[in-house]
Amino acid sequence: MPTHARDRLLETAERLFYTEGIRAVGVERILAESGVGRASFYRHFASKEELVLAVLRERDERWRHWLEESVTARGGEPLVVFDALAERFARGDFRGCAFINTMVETADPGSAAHRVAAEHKRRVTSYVDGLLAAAGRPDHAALAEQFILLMDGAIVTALREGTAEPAHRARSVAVALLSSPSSG
Amino acid sequence: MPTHARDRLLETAERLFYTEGIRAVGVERILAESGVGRASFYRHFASKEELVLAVLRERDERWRHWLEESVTARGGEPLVVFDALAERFARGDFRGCAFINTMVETADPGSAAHRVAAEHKRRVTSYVDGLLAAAGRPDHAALAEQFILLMDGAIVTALREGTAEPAHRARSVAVALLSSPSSG
DNA sequence: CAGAAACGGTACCGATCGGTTCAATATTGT
DNA sequence: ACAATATTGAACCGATCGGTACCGTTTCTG
Repeated sequence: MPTHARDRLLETAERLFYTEGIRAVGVERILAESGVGRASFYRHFASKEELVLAVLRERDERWRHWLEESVTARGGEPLVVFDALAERFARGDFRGCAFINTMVETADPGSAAHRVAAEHKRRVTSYVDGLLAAAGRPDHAALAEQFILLMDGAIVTALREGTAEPAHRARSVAVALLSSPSSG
Repeated sequence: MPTHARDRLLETAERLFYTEGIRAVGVERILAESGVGRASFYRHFASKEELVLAVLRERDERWRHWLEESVTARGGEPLVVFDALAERFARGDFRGCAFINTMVETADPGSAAHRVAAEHKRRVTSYVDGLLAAAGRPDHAALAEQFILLMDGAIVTALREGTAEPAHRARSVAVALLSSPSSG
């Protein structure tokens, strides 16, 4: 457990927001589970909204770092992103994509949370684009957007079915996509 | 505007739940916008949760009916489901899939709302499976699940990007999938 | 060791949550 | 026309929401 109150707040909030949803978790709950006093909370974050943004920004960094590590460890071929997803889906605490969930919970497309979530996807797309370019695909830009669509489809499907199988399903589609004449 | 209080409640709740989220819309709001009295509400629905379930069940029926009509009007080939989606995405009030959104908002996978949402996807999958079978695909079952994954991916992508383009993106992936040797 | 900074706990704020109850009114079927 | 039914509106309930102010204590730092 981190020593500083701010770190404990971020850690507790990230866990609760992800597993139960942002709206579903009140400040009271975060204080109780983190052991941080009410005054300390508002000394570190101007509002719950600010905490939400801090959590999302940190998760964006960590998630992309995890993906890059996982892909590299698997050899760096574009298709292994789906193997990385499968590993993620198999975790007991898997609850979908925190950024998709945020966009769903935050109806307003102009809100800061929505923008952070959109920015996250842009960065992941950029990374996958790099993988496809490194693999020698001349159509890497278009393929990257299709890969992200497949990844997001796999994520929401895994959330619904509760298994890791959608990752393999998406991977098989990606294989067909990569071997398709119109994309080679 | 429907005459009966129950119909007005369902209509108002469906609109508000879809555009702003289930948790974000209180009973107060639904009463104000529907013009229904508080007592009448609880005479027709035992709780807000019951209203949510009724709304989801009705939307399930209506959405699948719309899809079937739209696909039939386009000739009935499996690929036209993505053209139907594109039409949906272009509507100004598009806010993703109400059932995906419900699963995201309702963390508990055992909740009634979660089960209704899962059942909806099962029915849509079954319909798409029928389209693929009618098109003479021997691998229609596996293809249907991949189609649904593509559709869900397109939906969340359209929610993020705010355009109808993801429908075309998913369709191009489906084209590659259908022409792939491993699936023919 | 002393002063400053950070801290946890509590009482409190107005607003809203989902839900109950009761009275007055409108609509309906016979 | 009359009685039964369905309706709206408002008062009220305990609980919780996000947020503020204050107090006494711990912890770090010079």
